[in-house]
Amino acid sequence: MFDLNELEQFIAFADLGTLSKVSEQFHISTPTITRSMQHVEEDFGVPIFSRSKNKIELNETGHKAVQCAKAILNETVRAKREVKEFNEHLKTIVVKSCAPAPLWRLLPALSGAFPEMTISSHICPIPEILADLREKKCDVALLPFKVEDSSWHVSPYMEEHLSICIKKEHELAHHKQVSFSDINGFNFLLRSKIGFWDSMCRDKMPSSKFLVQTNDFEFDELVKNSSLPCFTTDVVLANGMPYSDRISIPIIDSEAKVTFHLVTSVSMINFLPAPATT
Amino acid sequence: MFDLNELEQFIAFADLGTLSKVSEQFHISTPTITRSMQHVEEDFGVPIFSRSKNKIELNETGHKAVQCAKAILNETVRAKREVKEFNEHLKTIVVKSCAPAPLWRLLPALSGAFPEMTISSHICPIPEILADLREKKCDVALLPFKVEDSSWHVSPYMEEHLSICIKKEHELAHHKQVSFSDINGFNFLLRSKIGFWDSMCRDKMPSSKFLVQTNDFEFDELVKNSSLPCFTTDVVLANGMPYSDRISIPIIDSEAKVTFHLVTSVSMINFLPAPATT
DNA sequence: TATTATTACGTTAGGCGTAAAGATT
DNA sequence: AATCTTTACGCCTAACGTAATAATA
Repeated sequence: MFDLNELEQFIAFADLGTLSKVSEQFHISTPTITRSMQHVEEDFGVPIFSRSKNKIELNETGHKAVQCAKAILNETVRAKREVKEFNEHLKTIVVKSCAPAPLWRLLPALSGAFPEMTISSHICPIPEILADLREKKCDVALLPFKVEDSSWHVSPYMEEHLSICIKKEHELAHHKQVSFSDINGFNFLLRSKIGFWDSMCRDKMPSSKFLVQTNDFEFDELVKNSSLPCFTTDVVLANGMPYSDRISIPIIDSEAKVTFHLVTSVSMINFLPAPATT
Repeated sequence: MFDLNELEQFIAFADLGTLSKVSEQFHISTPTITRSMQHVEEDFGVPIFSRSKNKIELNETGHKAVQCAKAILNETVRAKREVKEFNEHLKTIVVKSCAPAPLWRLLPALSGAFPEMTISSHICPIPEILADLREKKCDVALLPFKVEDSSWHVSPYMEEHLSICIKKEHELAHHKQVSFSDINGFNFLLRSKIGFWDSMCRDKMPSSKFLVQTNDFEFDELVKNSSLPCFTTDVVLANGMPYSDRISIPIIDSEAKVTFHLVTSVSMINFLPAPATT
């Protein structure tokens, strides 16, 4: 049976060319290396060295043996990593959401319910979330609609209602409510990383252009120092309107009011926070 | 670093369920198995067992670890086999021929020239021989034509001339020579394993049918006890006509007279028998 | 002479088994 | 009581290093 340490020495010998160099690299004596190479040769069961009196080198089979030794060691590190990653995965709850708002409620709740677990969350496109659910690559998903699949537990989690956020002097400021068709054509400032809201806006307002800001600070500065309209939601406004010279006007279309659904494997039902009471 | 013996015990434990059973299967004491499992767990670096006072079992990660341990051991046996086969291959000369006759001369010559080598020979279709030459899967090839490739040493080796072998009473018996068109339409007894001659006959005599005999003894009996024509060659007839009531008539077509060419890697030139002197 | 591989040999670390303890069914 | 895992402990193998040998460049 192979000794993995000896295989490492064997591979080092293939690199270094002499047993002496291997011995100093591994900080062990040359007789030990000599014995190791004898063991490796014995383990392979065929001659892999050509020896003269004070010279030892790989024969043709030996070079093949080096490749194979590397393959064995690679397999061991791969196996070790796979087990380690599996173990880590057991200790993490993977959350995938279509939008940021429900995460603001869910992540603290999960952390509280599973203090020993790592919570990993990611905002990503809806098709990716559905694929990850099927492939069991995520434990909890947040989607803007119901999922019909008996292998999953689906429950409404919270609502979010989209509004426009405009200057008090804006021509639309007198409206009590607007529809996507009213605002289609206006150009908007838009945060990045707002999940599915992004594609929804582009879909419902094909004539508008969106100035996407990656950086939150820069977005804030632009909102404060321009008259460009932007979006907000009731969830955000629960903490008050952050821009004193702006008002929010809700969008009346049904698509602007979504109910996020929590999708989990059945086994997690009992551990999840209670759904929102409306 | 993993100990492969311990990994085997680990896999056995996954099968058997208790350390005691592993200990008796491996004929070692239970404390040793206990220590082995501790080593394996330490080597993987993550918990793979769930232990109670007198019960030890795999946890979820442990089951993954078993798969990985199997993968490691599989890799070791694969590697060992690959090196062994490589070593065997070094000690064998692989000969591929398009027909049996040149092998009758070549194989004894090779055995004499390389007494320490194993000679492996096979009659196979010409395209397969060419492919094996390119992929270096054979060391010596016998083909019925020249090969134009500077990476190979090609030399004419011997000739073979096809004849028909018919009863003295046969309607063709008075011919001094025949052509394929003369004999096209007659049905022939045919040995199997005559290499490319088989496809050549079918090609040149599309109206004929061939009664292929796998067994040499049965072929002989059929030739003796029927009036069906068959084939023979000058190489065979060098030892005399084996069937007293038959005669041989050479086929005049150029395709019936082939020159076998010996194709070898350049490095073997010096070791090969001298080409036939014509 | 310096470098290299290998053998001889004494020492010691570590692996194994026996015995026993502790726990469960 | 029987079975199972683990600890304690002593023995002994086998792996290591030092020293020496032999051969080469």
